[in-house]
Amino acid sequence: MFNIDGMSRQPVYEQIIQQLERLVLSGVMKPGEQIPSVRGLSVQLSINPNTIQKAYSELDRRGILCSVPGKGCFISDNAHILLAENRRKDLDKLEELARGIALAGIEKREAIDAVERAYQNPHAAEGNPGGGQTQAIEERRENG
Amino acid sequence: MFNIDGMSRQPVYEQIIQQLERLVLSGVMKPGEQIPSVRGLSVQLSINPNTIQKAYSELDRRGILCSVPGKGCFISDNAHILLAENRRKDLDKLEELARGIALAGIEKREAIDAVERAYQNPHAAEGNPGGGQTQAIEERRENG
DNA sequence: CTAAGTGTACTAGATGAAATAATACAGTTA
DNA sequence: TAACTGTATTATTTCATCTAGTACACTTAG
Repeated sequence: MFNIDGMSRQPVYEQIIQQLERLVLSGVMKPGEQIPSVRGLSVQLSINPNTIQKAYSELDRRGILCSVPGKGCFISDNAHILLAENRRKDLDKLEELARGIALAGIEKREAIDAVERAYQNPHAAEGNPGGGQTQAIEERRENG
Repeated sequence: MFNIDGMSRQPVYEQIIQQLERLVLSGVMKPGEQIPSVRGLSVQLSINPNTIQKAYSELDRRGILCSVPGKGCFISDNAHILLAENRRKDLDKLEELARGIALAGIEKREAIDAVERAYQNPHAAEGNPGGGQTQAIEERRENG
């Protein structure tokens, strides 16, 4: 379910947040569904419980999760809506990234094609070349 | 020339690298041209010389710069080519980013439009030193 | 030659984020 | 009661970044 890269520059707790968000957006996890317990996931991933909780509490703060002491953590009802709204900011990042690509002299067609592929295969993830012309994805070290 | 954000999560030396790359790609800095000295830039930006040198030595290692002891640092002849080749990897980042946008239910048209805007106005960044069509700088990129 | 500039190298220290470790407390449930 | 759950706290470690200070070798203008 989770794929943590301890060598990544991106903090572990952020990787958990990001992957959990992706699971919600992709519909794998649905509202009301219970997510792995803090301790359970810490054992499964061989990660300190505090790190898991840091991710969970942050998601709870954002309203994505609903933490219930004694019971567990559950996907919030409006999790998908909240995440979708935030993703709109990624359009700016997309434009900025595309500017660098444009400056490098890469054909616009190639950038457009990348977007087309993304919309054709939205569910393809890092370790999961889901169906596509996606080329070898090597390193994701650089998050900038 | 440079615009450093000390509060950004992105290390200062990386910001320098990134902005210098951008200056080369946009044609503001040309091959053979001398860049600010380590000490000079450190004073101008109120940054420790070691930090500047860390950025320069990394760019030298990549072949973007050519450091000449006693003289200065100069833009390498094939700097633009090297950078352009590397930018090709950004196509993968673009696709990954677009996948998240797709999952959020944002119309493909909006993503395509963002790319179109980028190609229409490649020179539009934090610094924008008189390179191309100078336009309103409202883009305030969210660290990275 | 001198002086001021250049890149480079080195050690040392400060700082902050991230992760670990070890407890502890309170609520839920079989 | 026992085993789970989330939550909180403190201390410690680790690491990257940045700063500070010094030093050396080179180039160039005077």
